[in-house]
Amino acid sequence: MTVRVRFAPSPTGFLHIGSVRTALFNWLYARHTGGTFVLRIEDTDTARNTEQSLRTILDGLAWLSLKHDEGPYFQSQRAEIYRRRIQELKDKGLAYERDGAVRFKMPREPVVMNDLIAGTVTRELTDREALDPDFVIVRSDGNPVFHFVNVVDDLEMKITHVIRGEDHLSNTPKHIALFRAFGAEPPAYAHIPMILNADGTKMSKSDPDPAKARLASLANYITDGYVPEAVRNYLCLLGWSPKDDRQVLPIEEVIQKFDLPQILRSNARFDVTKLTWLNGEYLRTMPVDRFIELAQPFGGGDPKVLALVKDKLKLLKELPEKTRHFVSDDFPVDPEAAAKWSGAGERLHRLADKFAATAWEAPALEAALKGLATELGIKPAELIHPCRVAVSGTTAGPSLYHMLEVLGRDRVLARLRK
RNA sequence: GACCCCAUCGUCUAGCCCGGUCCAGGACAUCGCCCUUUCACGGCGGUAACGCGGGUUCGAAUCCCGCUGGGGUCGCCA
Repeated sequence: MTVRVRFAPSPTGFLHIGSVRTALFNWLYARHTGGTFVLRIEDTDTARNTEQSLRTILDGLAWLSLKHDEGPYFQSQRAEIYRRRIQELKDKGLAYERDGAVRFKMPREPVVMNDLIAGTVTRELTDREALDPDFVIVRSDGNPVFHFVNVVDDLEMKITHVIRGEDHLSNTPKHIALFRAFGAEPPAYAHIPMILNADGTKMSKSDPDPAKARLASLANYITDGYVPEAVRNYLCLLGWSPKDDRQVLPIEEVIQKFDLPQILRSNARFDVTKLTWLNGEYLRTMPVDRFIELAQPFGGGDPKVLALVKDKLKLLKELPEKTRHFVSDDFPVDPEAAAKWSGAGERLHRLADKFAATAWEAPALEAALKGLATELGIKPAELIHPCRVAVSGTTAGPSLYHMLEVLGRDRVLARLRK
């Protein structure tokens, strides 16, 4: 049997980070099994801003390099199929109209599910369901509802494994009942646990706390300057483990090792601090060319400057502040650092004079600075630190001599003499 | 209210299926030290967990039950 999985987001205008992980796990399973990854847009109900919303989904998946093999299919274009399937249920006497809506006759017995992750789950009816187990499959306005179209599409698209969030586990009996009503075997199910906020609450784009709301959306990570490989890597580690002690994993290896039964059953909290650490790891170890490519949306810059600051970043959005003094004389100066070295003006003038007669390369600059320190009978550090502050405004940064080299003679001399 | 899922350091997890090798391993975070022209990086070390109560067993993080706690679902939302 060839595996067919799908990611079926609804175009709400943003991509939830939890949905992204669901997409990732589907994609991983497809790649692992040599199966097909189908993209389906569940746009039955809301017709708001579809163009833009679709783009958000497509761009998000592309950003993470999660390519679909088939689709996207649009539920809004499949009305005829749904109509036919509704008729089929009516003909079989398994659906009936009431109050203008079409309702499905749900079996009264408990449904047993064999979930690939949760195991065997027997679901009894809740007290409310016991009162009336049947549920609406077509609204009185004629539009079919999620439970129905979802099942019809999975059936028509011959989906073999439904990998989705655990919030659907309790709904699964409805889906299984519908498959059976169509005389079909339900697909295998794999319900993956939720991703929660650091405080254990649900991640939501509409969280009253704007910080938490931001974390729920993939767009946030793109604009903050996270590396797609790092986000993807981090998401792999949420609910799945390579079972050795490594955190940084090449995606090829994840594909090879990934499988459904090993997915954890418990919810995970999203730790943005660890993601940020991972991001720094990726930034540091990636080739300079890749870094330059990723830096473009964040202002880009001279490749030599970018190479210099590459290893100092955790987030790409820090780029402008880290490179400001390379492109402009208008950069902020750390007042504390400036105060500490306020008496070094004379020394820096001497240094400027020395540099004026020095070949503009890091090793020569280092030799010149150390030579001056010897002449003055002071430690190199007493030149190094004030020099750094004078040319960059801060005590933190790349190797001084390499920074001077990239900064250029004119800039450096002018700043030392100021 | 009913139903379903879950429960190892603050967080992500290894171990649990196939009880003893676990006074529980790794990573992030945190604290200290080292390295160092700064900041990072890196190295070394520290603090820190089997939710609680019963049971089974010679022996339980590992198996069973209960409790508590967390999450989810019961929509003419998806």
